[in-house]
Amino acid sequence: MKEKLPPRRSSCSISYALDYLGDKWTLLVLRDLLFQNKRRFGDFLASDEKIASNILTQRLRRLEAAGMVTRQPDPDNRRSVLYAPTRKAADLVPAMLELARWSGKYDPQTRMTPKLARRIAEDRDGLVAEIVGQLREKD
Amino acid sequence: MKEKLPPRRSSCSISYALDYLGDKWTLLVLRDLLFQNKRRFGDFLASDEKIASNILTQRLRRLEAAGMVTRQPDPDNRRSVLYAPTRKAADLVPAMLELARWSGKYDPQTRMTPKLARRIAEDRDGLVAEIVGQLREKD
DNA sequence: TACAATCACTTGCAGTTTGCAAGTAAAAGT
DNA sequence: ACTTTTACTTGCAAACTGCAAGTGATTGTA
Repeated sequence: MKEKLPPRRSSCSISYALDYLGDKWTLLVLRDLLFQNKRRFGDFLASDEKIASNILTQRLRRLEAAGMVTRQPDPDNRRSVLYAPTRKAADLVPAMLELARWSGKYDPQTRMTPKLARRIAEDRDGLVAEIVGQLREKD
Repeated sequence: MKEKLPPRRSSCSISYALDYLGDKWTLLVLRDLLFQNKRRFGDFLASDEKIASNILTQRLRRLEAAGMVTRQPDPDNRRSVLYAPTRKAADLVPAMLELARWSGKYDPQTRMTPKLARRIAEDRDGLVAEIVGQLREKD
């Protein structure tokens, strides 16, 4: 089952991003890949938001088709598949940190520490380098 | 018709942002408000992506309920309504610029100039101040 | 060797959301 | 008076989503 890429709605950059990321689940899968280092189907299923398995399958296929995720068999377990973020996915880290900072400011129940919020504001590039450096993303 | 706020899916910051912004249209309405200075229903309808009027109504109501948009009658035209972004909406500018930068890098048909991409990377805070400064947002 | 558990999905189906076309009501223009 | 503009609402079909259950290929266990 091949996932086709979404139709292009306009030539706007924000619109391009939304064509790929504009739903309730895609960015959560990327969060798990980029910030939680999750790699297996079951890992994503276990996240707090409780994504349905059929939706997860579809999102992983779409991300693969979009060049943001790679898929390879687990060398240690033949029934397991390993998903990994590509550079294209890792390049979303700055945008995701800014989204998290925004939530930290407006979510009354946020768990974001003032310390992390300050780090995002004052040393975003250093933080991005730190996070991306631990990824060893595939291309 | 009151729009209710979306249910909270988890305590994650990225998830909080997606609860409000995780669809194909909301961020485009905010783009029009924040970067194109559109203020009237018909302005949003006229954007390139061709949002349907019922969806636009719903999104504006939801943004209002979320405290990101204010609604007031146009003092010069009693049948017209003026929508304006609040501070909460304006604070999304950094995240949106990062999304646009990502698209500029990966969209083969991007219209983003290397000059703007460089400005976002090297003087984001100055650019944000410039954009937000022109807004005179309501709260 | 049998059997249970794990893993990555797939399937069926009901409920929700979306998109298109058309319609409405009030105010403004001619 | 009548046409247009503005901001919507309505009806309905199609698409998307979520839940529960099932599948088939390993892998782990007695």
